Amino acid sequence: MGDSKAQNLQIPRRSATLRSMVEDNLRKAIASGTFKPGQRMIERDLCERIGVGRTSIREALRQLEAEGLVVSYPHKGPVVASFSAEEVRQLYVIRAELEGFCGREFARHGSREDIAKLIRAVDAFDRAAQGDDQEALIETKTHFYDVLAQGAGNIYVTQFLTSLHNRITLLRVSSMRQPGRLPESVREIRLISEAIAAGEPERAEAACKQHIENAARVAIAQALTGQSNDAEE
Amino acid sequence: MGDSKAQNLQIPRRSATLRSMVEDNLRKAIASGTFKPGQRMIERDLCERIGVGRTSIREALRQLEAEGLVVSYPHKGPVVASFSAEEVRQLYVIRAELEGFCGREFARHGSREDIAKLIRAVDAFDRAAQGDDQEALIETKTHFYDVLAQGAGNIYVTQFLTSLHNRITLLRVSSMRQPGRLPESVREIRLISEAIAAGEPERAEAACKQHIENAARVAIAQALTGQSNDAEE
DNA sequence: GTTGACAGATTGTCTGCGAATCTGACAAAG
DNA sequence: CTTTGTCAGATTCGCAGACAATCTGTCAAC
Repeated sequence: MGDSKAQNLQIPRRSATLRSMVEDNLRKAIASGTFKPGQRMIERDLCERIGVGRTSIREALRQLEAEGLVVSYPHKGPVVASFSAEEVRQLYVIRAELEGFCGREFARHGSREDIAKLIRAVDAFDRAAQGDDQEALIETKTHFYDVLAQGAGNIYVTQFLTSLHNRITLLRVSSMRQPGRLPESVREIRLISEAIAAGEPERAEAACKQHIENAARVAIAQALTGQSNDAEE
Repeated sequence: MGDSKAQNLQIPRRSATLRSMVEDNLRKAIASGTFKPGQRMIERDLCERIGVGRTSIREALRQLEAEGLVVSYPHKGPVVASFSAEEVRQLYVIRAELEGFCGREFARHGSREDIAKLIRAVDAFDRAAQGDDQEALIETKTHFYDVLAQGAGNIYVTQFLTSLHNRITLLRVSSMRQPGRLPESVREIRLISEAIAAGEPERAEAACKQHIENAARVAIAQALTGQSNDAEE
C-alpha cells in the first residue's frame, strides 16, 4: 500500500536531549581547535560557556571520553586528548587498514547508487581543490570519506572510522596544508573511485591504503616538527 | 640511576572513582546475562541494586552507550543492545579483518617475549578444553585474544577488538557450545600461534581470518535459530 | 473499534551540599 | 640553597531533592 515513502515522516527523535547537543558542541569545539590538546576542561567553565547544568556537561564528557577525544584522570578532571608521534603512526596504520577494507568491500558489493554518490563526492572535492575555500575543502573531503565508509555496508567499520577521523581532526595536522599535496590527494581519491566503479576490489583496497599512507607520511612529519601538541601553556 | 624498575611503583590510579566501578559491574552484568538484550535498565532499580546515586549510574551508562553495549532513546531510557542477524554477520566480518591484521602484524613485528606468551596462552586454552570448566574455557580463550591483540602493537586495534568482544559475549552465542567445535577451535588457534612463531605474516593472517569465519558460521546459525534476542517479554 | 483524556512511571535537567583529592605556595628545618 | 611539611584554594566526586517533559497503558466516551 502507500507505505513506500513512509519512513520520511520520521521526526528526528535524536537531538531531543540537551546532553546530545552539548556533546556535539564540545566535539566541534575540540575539532575546531577551540580547546587544544592537553588543555583542561573545567566543568564550571563549560557550564557557564554553554549555559547548561553540570549534569549535562558531565554526561557529555563521559561520551567523549569513551570516544577517546578526551582523557580524564580521577579527581583531576578531563583534558583534551593528545597524541605522541608513535600513537599518530599507529592511528594511520589502522586507518589505512580499515579504509582499505572499505574500498575492497565497496568494490565488491557497492550499489550502483553508492558508486554514483562516490563519484559525485570526488568531483565536489576536485572542484573545492581548485578554489581556496579551506572550509569547503574539509567538508567535501569529509563527505568523501563518509560515502566511502557507507559504501562498505558495515556499520562497525563506519563507527570505528568516524572515531579515528575525529581524533585526526583534533590533531590539526591536515596533510592538505602541505604544498603540492592537494592535487596529489585529488588524484589518489579519484583512483579509488575509479577502481571501485570498475569493480576491482584489490585495486580499490590498494588505492585506499596508498592514499592513507601518503597522508600519514605528511602528517607524521608535521607532528614531529610542529609539536603543537601538549599545549602545556 | 636506580630508575630501572621505577614504573612498577605506580599505584592503580584507575578504579579510584565509583563511576568506573559501576561501569565495570554493569559491563560484567551484561556480559554474564544478568541483563538480557532488549531488557530495559531502569535508573532507580540500578541505584538500589548497586547502592549508588543516580549520578554514578547515569554516567556509567553513558560510557556503555558509547561502547555500543546499551542503546538509549530519549525519555525512554537505556536498554541492553540487541543485534539483528545481519548485524551479527557484519560484526564477525570486521572482527575477522581486525584479528587478521593482528596476526599479520604480530608475525611481522612481535617480540620473542610476546610470542612465548601467545604459545602459553594456547596451551592453557588447550588444557581447559580437556576439562569441562566452562569458566576456565572462557577465561583462557579471552586471554588468548588479549595476547593476540597486544602482540600487534597497535593500541587502536586493541580498543576496537575489545569493543567487539564485549558485544559478542553479550550475544551469548558462544560458538564453543557447538558439539565438535571446541577441538576444532583449539586446532585453529594453534595454527595461528605456529604461523606467528614462524614469522609468516600471510599465513598468520589467513589462519586468524579462517578461525573467525568458522566461529561466525556457528554463531550466525545460532543467532538465527535461537532468536533469544529481542527479549520483548 | 477508534478516539481522547488522564494518571503513573520514568527520564532529563538543575541546584545545593559535603567529602575527597589535587595543586601550588609558603614557611620551617637542615 | 634545598628539602620537607603544612595549609588553603580549586576542583572533582557523588548524593539527594526537586520539578518539568515525556512516554505508556488504561479506561471511558463516542
